[in-house]
Amino acid sequence: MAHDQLKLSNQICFPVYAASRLITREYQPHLDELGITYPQYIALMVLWEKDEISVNEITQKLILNTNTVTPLLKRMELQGLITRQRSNTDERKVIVKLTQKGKALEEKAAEIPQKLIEGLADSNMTVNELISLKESLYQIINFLHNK
Amino acid sequence: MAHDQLKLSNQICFPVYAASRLITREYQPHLDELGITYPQYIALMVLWEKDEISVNEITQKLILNTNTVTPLLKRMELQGLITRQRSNTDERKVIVKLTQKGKALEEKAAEIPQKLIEGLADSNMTVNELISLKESLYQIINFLHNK
DNA sequence: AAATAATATGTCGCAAGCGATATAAATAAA
DNA sequence: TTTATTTATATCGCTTGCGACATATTATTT
Repeated sequence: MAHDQLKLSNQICFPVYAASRLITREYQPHLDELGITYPQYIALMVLWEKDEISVNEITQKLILNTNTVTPLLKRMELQGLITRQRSNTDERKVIVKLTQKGKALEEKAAEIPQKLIEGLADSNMTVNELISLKESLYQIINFLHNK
Repeated sequence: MAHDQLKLSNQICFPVYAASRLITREYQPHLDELGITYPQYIALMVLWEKDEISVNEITQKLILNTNTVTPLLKRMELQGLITRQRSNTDERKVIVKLTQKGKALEEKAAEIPQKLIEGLADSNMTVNELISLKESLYQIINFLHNK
């Protein structure tokens, strides 16, 4: 190995990438009970926070492109979680709205964050470490997102 | 919004997930010059560190499953970056070996980490923050991976 | 008003990622 | 030495994620 900077352990990207997948795996059994995937879960979180928003607002919040979000929303529509309807005031926009089924999921989903934290309880991570971790990640996200 | 714990900003998973995608996007232009993707890049990093290893060793290092790694390696074989060959001593194993082309890429790739750090220079992240971030992530990774 | 640019959403093709499952070889147990 | 179990790799089907590109609507310019 001629280049130490190419060691996996010296990279910042790899631990972020690996942690992301491992944490998503932790969500999976809980999300399975709701019959949704992780991207569907965070899309629902956006809608639970503010209903009847455009596709574009969702892509902004999730930092995803329309070519990812549109098919995602279509699958959610097929599952009966949301409706998609062209805006009357601006025909370019599509307004996404929660159905009763989509709204009802919020109550069940509300228990998931607590379960996740319990799952991390034995990891020796302090609350302060987790807060600091989140702040560092948002610093990177905000910087790269507005670049 | 009846449940604050369901706010996107209160989650630990979302910033990890978003940061992972944004950082990978930063790599993309540099990796494009080498004609490889990010997962191919980290697979090569493993091989540059130790050549002629089994598929299983690669899945362990990358924390991925064989159903992800096998197709990844097949694409890399098609590109002439590696060879895949059944082990003589244990016919279950497939040994992955860098080709000259795969080895040659290391020199070009060696410049990428520096470029990435330069790209983050204006983010106001200190070196200590980055080190602390990496440590926290590995704490989560090690915990979840060995769970 | 006509032409141009910007905005919003969408399709297509491809590479990941992974659950479920299959197959073959090596190892352990009977 | 059969039989059962473990290990290693692979296939299939599905959802993501994204670059390249297409289409329609709105806003701006000429």
